Amino acid sequence: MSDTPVRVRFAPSPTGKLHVGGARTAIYNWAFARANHGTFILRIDDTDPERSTEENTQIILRAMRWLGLDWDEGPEVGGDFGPYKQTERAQMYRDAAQRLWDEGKAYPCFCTPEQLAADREAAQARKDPFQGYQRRCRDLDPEEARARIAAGEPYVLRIKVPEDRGDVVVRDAVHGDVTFAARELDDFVIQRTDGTPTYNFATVVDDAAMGITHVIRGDDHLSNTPRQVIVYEALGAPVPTFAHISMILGADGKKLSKRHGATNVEEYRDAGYLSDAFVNYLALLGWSLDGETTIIPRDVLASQFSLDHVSKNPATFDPKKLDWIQAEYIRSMSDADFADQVMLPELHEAGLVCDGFEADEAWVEALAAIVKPRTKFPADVVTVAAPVFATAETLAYDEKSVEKGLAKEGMGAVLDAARAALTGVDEWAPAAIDAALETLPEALDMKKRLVFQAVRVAVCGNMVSPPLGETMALVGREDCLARIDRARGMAL
RNA sequence: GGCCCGUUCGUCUAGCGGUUCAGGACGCCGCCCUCUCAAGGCGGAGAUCACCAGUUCGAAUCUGGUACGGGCUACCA
Repeated sequence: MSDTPVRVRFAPSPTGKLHVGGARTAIYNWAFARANHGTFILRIDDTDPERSTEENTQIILRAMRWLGLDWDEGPEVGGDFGPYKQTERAQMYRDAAQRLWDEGKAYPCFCTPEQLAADREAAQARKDPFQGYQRRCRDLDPEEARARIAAGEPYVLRIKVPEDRGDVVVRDAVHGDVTFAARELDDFVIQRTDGTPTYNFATVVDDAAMGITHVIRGDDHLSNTPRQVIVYEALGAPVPTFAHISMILGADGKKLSKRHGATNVEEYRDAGYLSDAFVNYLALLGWSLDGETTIIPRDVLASQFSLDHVSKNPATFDPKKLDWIQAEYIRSMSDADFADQVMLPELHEAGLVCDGFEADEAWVEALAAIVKPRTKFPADVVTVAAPVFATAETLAYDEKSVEKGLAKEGMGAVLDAARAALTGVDEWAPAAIDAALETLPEALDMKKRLVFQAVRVAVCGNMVSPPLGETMALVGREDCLARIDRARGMAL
């Protein structure tokens, strides 16, 4: 298409934490920039002093970093088009508005809110389809305007939509060309009475000044785009390509909100989601690589993302699929990576291990091998691995499990036989342990399942555990035998 | 009120006029593996492509309308 380097931006308002929907918009912008070897800019749109806070700004930056969405220009990294916070660009908006005024592309309006409301009601009453601003002050004599301003009368600045401006066609990469009739355009406010810019003016001034080539944002802005196009034209700036993406809904089809569960990004971080998995899921919500692939690692996203595979319709957030992708990312890690990145941190945090025990790499990896397939979230690690880290004295026995698997007629004999068989194992390793246990069912003339269950409860304290051979190998012979001895008292 | 957008299995989507009585993934169900739990393997159910007209030899794909959902229409962003 165009040869000009791609420049995109994500411009959140720090009126709250980073929301799932905002995160997806950020991901699309980031991926589009990366895939096109362009520049990804982060700008803080904090023009609303009432609701914007520095704390929220920090939270948003932190969430962006967690998501791995590095920005090339913006807060903390700088850039040639700064500042990157709207509150610090106030003068630029005033200058831009003044320029338009000087050039006759904007004009002061003295209409009071009451006047405006009355005009609107009148328009409604006569069933005028156009209920916007009636352009009362558009042709005010400049001298008179100057006099009223000098007299201290409050005024706003409105854009002057050119008389001969025809229909506005918004070029949108997702929706195609969207046409807005010229008669729908009204001379909207660009600068308020207090001198601050309105959103539709400030973003355009910024996007134009920052050389943004593609505006990728929520489709709640689509209807405002023709207004913004008028501003670009008044400013004499090239109009960027737009890409309006749909919003994210909850399971009930309503806009995603707290009612549907977690809505802000850091809640997912805290719940243990891998940021790669989270980004993968969000990227897929409204975009597809080829319709077939669901696991799309970050580097693939960063090289293959394209706007023409973004879907137009709203997407429902599905926690189940997110969880599946999360599990898929954990599964695809090597045992060593899983140990380093997920298991060990978790074990340390739970206080199950002392420093330095990682020294036995083979042991750690063997543990990772049995824990990993049973882990969907980091917190699962502790549950699965706890029995391994217990001792014969500290092992907790699950009451139900003991009742069902151990406290039954004949189980005492099973433990005795198991103890004898395990004592005779030459090399304490999974295969040998399994081999020793395999002989028991026939010797005792019992179902294999019952025999293994009794040993399982004795050694792990629970009817659910990783396979016995692997587990017992990690626990060690001495401790296993001690556990069996302790459990012997509960068996009949 | 006006304008704009959207509508393919429960969910995310593929599909850009014929090769599709619609493909993949999640979820669901069943079977296999199996010492329990996971993981894994195999298979199945599930969509008259919102509806109605039209264009065409032929439409999920093009056009018009209707319905439903959403957005904008602020000196909010």
